[in-house]
Amino acid sequence: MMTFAEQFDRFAQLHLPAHLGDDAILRFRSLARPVDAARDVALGLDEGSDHLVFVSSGAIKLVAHASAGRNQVVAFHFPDELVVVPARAEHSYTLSTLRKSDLLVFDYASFADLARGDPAILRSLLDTARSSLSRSREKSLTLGRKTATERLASFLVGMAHRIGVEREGLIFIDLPMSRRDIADSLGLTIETVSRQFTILRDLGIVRTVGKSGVQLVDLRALEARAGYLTEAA
Amino acid sequence: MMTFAEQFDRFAQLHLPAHLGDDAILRFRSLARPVDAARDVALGLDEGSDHLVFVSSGAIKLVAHASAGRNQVVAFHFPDELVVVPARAEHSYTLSTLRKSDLLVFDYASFADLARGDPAILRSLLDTARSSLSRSREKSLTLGRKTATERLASFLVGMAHRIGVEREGLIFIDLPMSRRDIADSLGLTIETVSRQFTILRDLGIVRTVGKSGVQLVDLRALEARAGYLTEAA
DNA sequence: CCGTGACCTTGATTTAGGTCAATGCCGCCA
DNA sequence: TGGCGGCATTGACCTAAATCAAGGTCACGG
Repeated sequence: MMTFAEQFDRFAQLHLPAHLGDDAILRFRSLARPVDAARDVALGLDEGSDHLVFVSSGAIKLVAHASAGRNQVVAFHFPDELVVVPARAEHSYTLSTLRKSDLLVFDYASFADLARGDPAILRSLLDTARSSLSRSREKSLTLGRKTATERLASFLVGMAHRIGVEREGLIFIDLPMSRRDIADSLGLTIETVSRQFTILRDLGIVRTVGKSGVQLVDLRALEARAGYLTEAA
Repeated sequence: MMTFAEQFDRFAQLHLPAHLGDDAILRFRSLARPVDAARDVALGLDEGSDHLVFVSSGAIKLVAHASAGRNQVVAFHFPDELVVVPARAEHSYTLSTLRKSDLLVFDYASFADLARGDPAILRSLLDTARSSLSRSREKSLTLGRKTATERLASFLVGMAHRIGVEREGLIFIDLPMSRRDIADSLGLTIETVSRQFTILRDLGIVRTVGKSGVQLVDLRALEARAGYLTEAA
């Protein structure tokens, strides 16, 4: 568990410009609501407005909800990342922790209002939005046009980049999310995700360690199965 | 066909702040490359960098490409809208016209560089990115968790909001995209899209007029079939 | 106004992934 | 350190949508 000061300092260092005056910093600080949540907790955000959430520690998922209890994980986020959580529209969105997490929650409108005259902060928000947009578009391609194997392969390659660590020359990933979360992110069922893990394991491309550990034995082979475009158009 | 001056004025009015000095306006103007393209033309953008495209007239699609010739329409855009076109990454993106269109193309980096000190322009870019992000997230839910009928219903409701016109109390949509484009947007095949149109027509919810016209006879019923969340969580 | 080709619709059949149903295993806590 | 509960895996079967295969029709050019 991090202190509020530690969390806010980290946030300010990454997402606020260095030159910002003390009074301005204090105004942002007073907007930040620290949330220290256990594993698998849904944040109770006001659904009537947008929020901005900074992940100090842990890992979270942003989930969109359709009728009949169907959920789609729209994004996973990891430490040092900033997430825009939309207000309820035709569908509603919830943010939940995957592990014990420290978060800073801002009301988007208030934050944007404070930032409205500061180009550096706006650029930082724009970068955040653009990288979320990129990932979301990649996800559209995955959900709309890829097979189950390709989805899992793409997912693992993406996670390798974001939270993978090198160990004895191989990439190791400690997945913070359950099979259900992976399924809800890839538009599949948990059974299908499990079967795809088995296939990749039997091919010798990955090795699983307990429920959450994955060793990427052959990253090239995994990428080849991810359905990426290989040649120039 | 619009003149460059008409196009740029419209762009400036919608996406640049009113107070901008003449010299600054001229700098943006010199970045704008006008493209007057016929129907069904893929813009030849440099895949090595991001672009910003303003739609002056017509309609366009942003398409992501996977291996084996599979395409996913990531977004449709209509007049007065600004689109961020990403550089090639794991997948490549192309922008194509759906009808004869007038467009203004900017190199993203150059544009952002000119805008870097101006909060009003940055806010406008941020708004553009946020609304694309919202639509992209909604699309993830559609692609990941909805049935074919729900996908088409969601699509038609969305198009009704964006390009529908009221006529004799009913909403009429003149769809600029083909069944193939709709299929590529919804992660379905053209046959399935066609069958879903037939179902909605047989139910008396929509009426089709030629190949591109759609009358929404019963918007409520259409929304009810779109899989939207109906109750509070 | 008519012909033609592209696009759309409809039907028959196949299949990837979903659903249903056990069984197995990890990891947490006593 | 052993038992228990929730998560993951595996297997049998089913179904929504894909694929394969004709037709039909719209809209544009002559």
